[in-house]
Amino acid sequence: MKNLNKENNDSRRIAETRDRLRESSRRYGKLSSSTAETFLQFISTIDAVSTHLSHQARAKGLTRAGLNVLTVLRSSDGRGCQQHQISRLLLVSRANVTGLVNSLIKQGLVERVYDEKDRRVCIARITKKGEVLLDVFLPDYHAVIENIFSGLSLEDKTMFNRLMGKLRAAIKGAKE
Amino acid sequence: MKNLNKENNDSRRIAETRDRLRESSRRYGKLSSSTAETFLQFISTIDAVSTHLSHQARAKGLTRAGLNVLTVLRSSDGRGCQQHQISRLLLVSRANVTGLVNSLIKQGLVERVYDEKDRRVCIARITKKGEVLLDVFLPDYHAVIENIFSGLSLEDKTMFNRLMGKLRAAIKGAKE
DNA sequence: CGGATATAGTTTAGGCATTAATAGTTAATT
DNA sequence: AATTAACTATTAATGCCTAAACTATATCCG
Repeated sequence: MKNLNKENNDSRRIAETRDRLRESSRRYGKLSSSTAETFLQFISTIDAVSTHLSHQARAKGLTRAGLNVLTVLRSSDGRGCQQHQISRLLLVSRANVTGLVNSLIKQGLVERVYDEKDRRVCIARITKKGEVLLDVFLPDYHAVIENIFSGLSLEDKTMFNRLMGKLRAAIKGAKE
Repeated sequence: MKNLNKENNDSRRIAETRDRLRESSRRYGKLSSSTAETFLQFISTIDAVSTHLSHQARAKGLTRAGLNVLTVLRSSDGRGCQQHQISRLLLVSRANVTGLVNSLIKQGLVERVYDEKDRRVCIARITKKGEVLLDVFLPDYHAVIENIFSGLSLEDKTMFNRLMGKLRAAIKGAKE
C-alpha cells in the first residue's frame, strides 16, 4: 500500500515535470518534444540510480566519493597514488581530493606517505582496514549494480553503450 | 592540439577506470563484464552531461538547482508554490528548498508570501526579474540540450527511453 | 474540549563539490 | 646562479545536498 502510493507519487511527479518541460518547449521553441522526453527520462533515471547507489553505500558507512578513492588506491597495489593522480582519474578537483583523503584517514581506511625524492608530492595509500572494508562491501555493491542492469539483454547493453557514446561525442563536439 | 591532448587524456582516464572495474569484477565475481562496461558508459556520460549543463548555467550566473526551482515556480503561473511542493517535485529535501529559495530571494528572482489561511505554509513566487531571466536563459539552454541529443534518431530516442525505463523499473523492484 | 498526530518550514551539523589564493618545491630559462 | 615558470597540496569561501532535531500550526478524534 505504501509502495503503491510511492509509485503513484513518483509517476505523478514525472508527469508534472514532463508538463513543465513541454510548456517550456512550446514557449521557446528550441526543444523538440522527443528530446524533451528523452532528457526527462535520462534525468529521472540518473536521479534514481544515483540515489539508490548512495543509499547502498551509506548503509555500510561509506560514501560514493570515498568509495571511488578507495577503489583507485586499491588498484595501485600497495604503491599508493599521488593525490593529483586521483584527482585526474576521478575528475574531481585537487582540493576535493585533499578533503576526501582527510576523511578517509580519519576513518583509518587510508594513510599519507610523503615522497622523499619530490617533496611536493604526498602519496595516499589504502590501509589493511580499507582493503578489508572493500572486500566486504564490493561484492554486495556489485550485485546491486548487476541488478540495476539485469533487465537489459546483451543487445540492450550494446545499444545502451552506443547511445551513451553518442551523447558524449555531441558534448565533446560542442566544446571544440 | 590542446583538444587532442584532452581527448587522449579523457580516453585514457576512461580506460583506466575500465581496468579498475574489470579487476574488481574478477576479484569478486559479482559483476558481469557486460554490466561493468555499461555501468562505466553510463557513469562517464552522466559526468559529461552534468558538467556540460552546469557550465552552461554557471556562465549565466545560474545553478542547475536554482534553475529547477525557477522553472517549477514559472509553471505555477503567478500563484507560486509551497516549498514542500517544490521539494516533492524536485526530489530534494525541504531543508534544501529553504536554502535554495533563500539564495534566489537574495538574487531578487523569487519572493516569499505567507499564507493567511494556513499559517504554517509560505508561498514562493517567481518575480518579474526571475521571469525575464528565464526568458533570456532557457532558449539557449534548450538549444544546448537539443544539441546533446542531436546525434540520436527518433528510433534511438525511443530505444533510449525504453532502456531508461528498464533501469528505473529494476530499482523500483529492488526497493520492494 | 483537549491531547495525539500530522504537516510546513527552519536550523544545525555534516559531507561533497567548486574556484581562487597561498606556500613550498622543482624545473626551465637566460 | 638567479629569476621565472610550473607543479603539488592545502586553505578559505561558497554552494548544493542530506538527516535529524526543533518550532509552530493544523487536524483528528475520543
